[in-house]
Amino acid sequence: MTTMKDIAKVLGLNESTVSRALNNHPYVRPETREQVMEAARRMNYRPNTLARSLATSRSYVVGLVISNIANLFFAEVTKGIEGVADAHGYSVILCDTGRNAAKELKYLDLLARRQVDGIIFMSGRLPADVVAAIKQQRCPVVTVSRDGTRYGIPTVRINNRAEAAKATRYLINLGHRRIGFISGQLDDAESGLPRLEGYRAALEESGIGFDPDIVQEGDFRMESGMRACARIMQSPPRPTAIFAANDEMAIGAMKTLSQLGFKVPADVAVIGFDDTAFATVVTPPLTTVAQPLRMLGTSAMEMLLKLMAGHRLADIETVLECQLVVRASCGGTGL
Amino acid sequence: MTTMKDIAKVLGLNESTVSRALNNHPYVRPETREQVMEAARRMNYRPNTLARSLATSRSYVVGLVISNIANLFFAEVTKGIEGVADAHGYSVILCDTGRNAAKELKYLDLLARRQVDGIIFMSGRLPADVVAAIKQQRCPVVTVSRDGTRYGIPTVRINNRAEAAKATRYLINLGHRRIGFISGQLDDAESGLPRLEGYRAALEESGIGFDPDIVQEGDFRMESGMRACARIMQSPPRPTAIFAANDEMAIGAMKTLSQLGFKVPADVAVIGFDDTAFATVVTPPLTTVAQPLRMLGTSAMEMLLKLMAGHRLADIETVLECQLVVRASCGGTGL
DNA sequence: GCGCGGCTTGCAAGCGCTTGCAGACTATGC
DNA sequence: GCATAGTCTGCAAGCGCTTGCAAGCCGCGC
Repeated sequence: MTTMKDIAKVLGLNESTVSRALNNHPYVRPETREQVMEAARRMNYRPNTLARSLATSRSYVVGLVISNIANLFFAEVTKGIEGVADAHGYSVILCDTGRNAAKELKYLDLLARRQVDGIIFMSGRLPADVVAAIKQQRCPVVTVSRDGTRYGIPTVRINNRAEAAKATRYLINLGHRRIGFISGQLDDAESGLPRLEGYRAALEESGIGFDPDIVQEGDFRMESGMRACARIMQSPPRPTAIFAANDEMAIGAMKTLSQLGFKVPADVAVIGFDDTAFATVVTPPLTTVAQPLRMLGTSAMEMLLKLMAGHRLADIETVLECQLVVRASCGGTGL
Repeated sequence: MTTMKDIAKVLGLNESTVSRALNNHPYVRPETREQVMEAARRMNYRPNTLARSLATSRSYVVGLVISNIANLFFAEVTKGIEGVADAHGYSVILCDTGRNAAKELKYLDLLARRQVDGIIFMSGRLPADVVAAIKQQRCPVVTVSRDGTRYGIPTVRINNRAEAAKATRYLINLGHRRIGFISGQLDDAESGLPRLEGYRAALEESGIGFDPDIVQEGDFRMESGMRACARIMQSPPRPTAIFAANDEMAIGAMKTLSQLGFKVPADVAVIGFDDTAFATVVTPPLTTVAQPLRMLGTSAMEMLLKLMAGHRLADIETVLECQLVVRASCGGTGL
């Protein structure tokens, strides 16, 4: 490998001059710079980022701590992050935790050793020890779709409560009065519980009673949606619509409905949440509230860039709007 | 940040002794080691990986160059890679190319600057300039699901031709004689063309003629599967089965079939390829040849580990078996 | 003709860690 | 009691790059 020293030697210059030429420092004679550039090209020089980082204490690496990269939801967000990171000269180290708090801690430590300039954290429920580990990092950390804000950690998220209410209102406007709800885990304070609250709030604002028989707890996976739907459908009067707290459970519900002989949307309307790629694949295509997944990633990375640049954030929290994507699973288009 | 020098100073030792104690070098007096360990703990010492890497010229980082992380196929493989990488102390830098050759080159260069110890390459079609860039890397590179072998690049892959024949034979054994085929891009020498060849070979070994009217080229995306299926179904005699070169196109075909009023599998059987999460989500669940996605990743990383350790590979190519996963989209279970 | 300020370059120290070499010290065997 | 072979530790150089400081150079204005 050719180093700056090699170039310097060849040109009879000092290493520091070569460095300045390469980093277009102002005070370098144009001809000198050209010589250096030319030699670098000719000798196939590649700066050693490690050495540079050691000297400058900037690594231009960020860590991404994530629950599960094989999950479409996280994968989309990751795509957004990687895109803007790269556009700004940052590389991203991928840390897949499997939602395991011990691994989260381990990765946080690892990233610190690797001298990353920033961390995007999108895994698990932020237990106390993880929060502590995050706060004592010497580099900025931003969480996405977590309730980091309550611990003073910059966060980008959506308003789960409001968006769930939006979806529920859509069904109500379509004329539905008896609407089943399949929730996520209710001990999940970020997206599990708030979506239920939004559902409930929308019902109440329309004077529709809340019937616990037709809200069932799931775990965000398809099978749980199937089971929940089965339970919901056996609570007369029969619901005419089902709102599931994510797409996979909505799809599970659709499966169960079809097994029970119900047509979607003719007999019962189904609406999901997230708008991952699953929504378009299923038949009928799923109406769902679309999380701006990609943008969740880009916003988080942009936030992190600001922090790494030493700026204070105008607002510690960025809340992104979702959009209701109307496909076929609820029939009409409503208002 | 506390450094080795700090620890050394506190204990009245030399930095080098501290280093040896921390790296459990044999010749360190047990009490000394214990002192050092204790001080390190107390002072909250975290080794600076950058500095270590610079000194040892081992970064314990690998680069992953990938077409699109938001694609389930790649995301699964990535999960496999990250898992074994982490288990062996390696971190992975994620490089999403969007199948853009210029970006592939850019990332290859970037990774070299970052002094990665190895690269897993899983993007694009390996044009000449990319191959050249790969070969002149100073670190080992392995490709996955690419025809790197022809350029002497270690590769892990499946036997697309044989697996496609397997799927076709399954349909034949089910009694189908007129089987439509939706291919990927035929200029894709890795998975596009070979799957068509396998289809054709299986037909011919059963004495079934190859009818170009019922093989249509798609692009591995759902919409192309829909269009291709429409064309296929209007070539009498009407096919009783359709084999799509991946799951997304198979799902597209199922959509079209249902629009045309055909029942799957009663009227026409559908089989896919890959077994991404889509296959289970769709109704009826898709019978498909399951690529060992996770294992593609783990094998690739294991191969890379061997290479990075300086071992010669027994075989430059690892070929993994697929498994036919029978769900409902082809009806019966066949032989 | 002299001083001053702005360019341009070199010198050297430093980022935090590793490692070959050598010296000191200990235990062992004869 | 001494040589020898191990143990243990320190010294110093080095990984490849950056950067503050100083020195040399130039042209300019007075």
